[in-house]
Amino acid sequence: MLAKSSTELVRQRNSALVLSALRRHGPLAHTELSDFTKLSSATVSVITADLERAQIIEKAEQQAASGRGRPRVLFSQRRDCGYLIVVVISSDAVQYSLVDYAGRLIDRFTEDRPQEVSGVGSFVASLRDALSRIVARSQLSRDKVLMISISSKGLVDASEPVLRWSPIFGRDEIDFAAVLRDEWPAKIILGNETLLVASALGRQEENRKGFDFRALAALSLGHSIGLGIVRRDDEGGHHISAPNFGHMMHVPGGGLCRCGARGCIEAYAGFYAMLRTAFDVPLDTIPAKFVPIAELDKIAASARHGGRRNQLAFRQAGLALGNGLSRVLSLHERMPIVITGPGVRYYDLLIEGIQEGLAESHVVRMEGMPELRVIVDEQTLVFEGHLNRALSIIDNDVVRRGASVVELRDQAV
Amino acid sequence: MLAKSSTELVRQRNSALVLSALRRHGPLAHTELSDFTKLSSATVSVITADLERAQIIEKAEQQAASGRGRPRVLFSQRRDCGYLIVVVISSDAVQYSLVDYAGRLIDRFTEDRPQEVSGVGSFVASLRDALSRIVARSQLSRDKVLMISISSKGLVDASEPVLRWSPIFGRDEIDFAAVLRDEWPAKIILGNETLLVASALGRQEENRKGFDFRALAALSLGHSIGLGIVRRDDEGGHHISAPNFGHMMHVPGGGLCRCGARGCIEAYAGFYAMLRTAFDVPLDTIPAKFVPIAELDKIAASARHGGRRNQLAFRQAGLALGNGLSRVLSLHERMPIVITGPGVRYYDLLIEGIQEGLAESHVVRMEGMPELRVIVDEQTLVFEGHLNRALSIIDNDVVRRGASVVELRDQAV
DNA sequence: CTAAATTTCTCGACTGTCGAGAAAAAAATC
DNA sequence: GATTTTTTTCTCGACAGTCGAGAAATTTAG
Repeated sequence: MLAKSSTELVRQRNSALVLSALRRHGPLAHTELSDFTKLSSATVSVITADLERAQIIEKAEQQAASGRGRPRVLFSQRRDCGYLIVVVISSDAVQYSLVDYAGRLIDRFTEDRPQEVSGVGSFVASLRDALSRIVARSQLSRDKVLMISISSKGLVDASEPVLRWSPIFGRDEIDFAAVLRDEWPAKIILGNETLLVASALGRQEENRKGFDFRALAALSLGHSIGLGIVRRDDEGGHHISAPNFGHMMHVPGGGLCRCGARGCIEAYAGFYAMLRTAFDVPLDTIPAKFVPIAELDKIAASARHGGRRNQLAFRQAGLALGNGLSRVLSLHERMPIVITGPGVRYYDLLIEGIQEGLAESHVVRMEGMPELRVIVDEQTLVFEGHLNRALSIIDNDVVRRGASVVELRDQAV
Repeated sequence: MLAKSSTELVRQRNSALVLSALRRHGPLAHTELSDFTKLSSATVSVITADLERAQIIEKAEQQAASGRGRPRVLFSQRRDCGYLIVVVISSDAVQYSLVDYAGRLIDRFTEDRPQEVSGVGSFVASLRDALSRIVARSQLSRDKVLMISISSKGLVDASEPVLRWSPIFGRDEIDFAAVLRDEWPAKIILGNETLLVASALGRQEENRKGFDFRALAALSLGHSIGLGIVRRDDEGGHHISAPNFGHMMHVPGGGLCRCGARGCIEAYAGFYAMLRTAFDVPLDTIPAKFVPIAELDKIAASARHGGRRNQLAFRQAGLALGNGLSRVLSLHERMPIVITGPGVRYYDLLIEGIQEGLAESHVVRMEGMPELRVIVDEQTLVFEGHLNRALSIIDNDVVRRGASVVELRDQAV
């Protein structure tokens, strides 16, 4: 059953609309807000006045008048309205970033994760410590931090910030909400890394191509394989999801995967899997935990000079990816695929297998080969995705807390 | 970018809420409407008055007063507000039903589809003819038909009523909107058959289990294999989709499928495929167009009495289904699977393979075996799904045409 | 016939959006 | 320098929508 609607909800939605226009286009004047949101000038006045009173946005400094007529006054987020901490967990390090409400980076540091003592307990301890440190360095009080946005590779719960499975901690689950609840009033969200990449790409795509954007998949190649899908619904919202692509079954009873199952896509297309094929190690060998990328570079170099066994490694990886992608396309609509992650450096060796793996399927025969694109810089996209997702959730929360606005208004009278 | 909100939209949404409560629970009194929708009594008064004025709902006959106090007056849809034609295309026949706005069946007939002359042209001609006939028999004018809801097996376009591929017409596409536009002012919608089954099951599930329903997959077994997925979003709406499951790749380069590709799930689990395995016919043999179910019954009987080759046919079909389902679960969340269609009569022979095919995968190892349920009566679900989908779209359209309401109000003054 | 119970309807208060026009403020013009 | 033009922002009144409270309607119980 759908929820009822009311005039307050209208205000909430339209306020959120104003904030999202500000996010998308930077500081905007009254008139521009009215243009972007299609709201009437009068409505924009009321909403901006409310938001200003609630200390969420502020009028920017008078800018140099650029034309004639009354000069514009720009609205922008109040940077001190609240803060966001972004935590990017990767296999060898954890990056912590402190960001203000306007999306500007204030502080950042990276902590190496020792390979040996990789228990969940010690990781959580260092997480707690680092989070304390990052607010201390900027002399912020904890309750000014509105959200902690965490990302990792692996399988993330759909509704709660729980890491179900990860290449780093395996089946040792981490419930970040439970871990941080007592120390941090902030909202905790967790996202699969490639999900965030997809989110960032979706935003870019919409800005670029306007309204013909429908859906897009991001495929991240590396030690593990990630997939993120972003789709635009009828009302213009973006739905993002992170399928468990790397561990989708490729060949029943096939090569042993890091996850303990057999025949996963990752067991053919992950870095360790390509190494395994190249060295002709039996497929049921327990996979190496970490593969120095230099190793793979050597294999790639050999393959590029005609080494058959090494070519085969990349070809099999490509086939696994192509077959898997064809299955994804069977279950969704046709969409462009953006390939990223450290593995794109072997794109020239993988592409043939990928295309062959795609070509055999019914969907591709019907609708043609999907558009394949390559983007090298994954890290920037991950961070962008964090900001997209976190700040837009914060905006919605902030707007929902209408009570505080009313409070302030009452005090003013 | 999201659309702006306004007070009219609030009214639209809440009117739709009232109509949907009426759909879900049958005729309701003022108080009950207020309870179900959580709208205040005053609001319900205004909305029902508007809808009554617009001749969309009506006050029912005074019912026998059941308690003391002022007796309730029940609101219900005006049956003559508009009509819906439901067209169910199956491999050997097409069923036409005429339904009024309250969802009551008025007329129904079935036309056999001759197997030999199965061109799109002759099919469209007989469709046109049958549609004309069904309104003529009830002496309805065509513009009272608000919607024609069509279903077929096969691949349906996501946004337009275009049949992209079907087991009946192959790659000969049918654009139902284009075909019927000149003769029918009605809105034309087309849905995959199993999508509608999923929709009906989703509705049932929500009514039964209340709010803990998250998602559900319907799997239809028969000559071809269909899958429908229904998911509840955060706001309580249902999203339904019909993946191209039957033609998802099972084994690269595997058995030849009716669609012309190789290795589709259907090429292992469709009726013709099971027959092929049972008779040990080479996998690249062009599949039989139609398989009399008595043939398969014989094979099943033999399998149940220990016939190894015949057992293998069902086992391989089960494996294909199980592997495919495991891939679906990898790409979505865990959800119960409801199996239906004529193939459920062989469920006892298939289940072992299905479970084995599921068991090997990462998701199932992680989250456990999904709940499997069997429902025999598929036809009823298909029709229910048609009504669900079509009538709720009609409700939304009717409510959106607020202009007419205003018009009528002006005339009344 | 009156009181109690129950449902429906109505009224005033409040919130929200919108269009039009007033007010503000800078550049252009005389 | 005063006036006009242009552009932007603000304000006011009209209108649409929801809500709570209580009045009105209508039946049963006693």
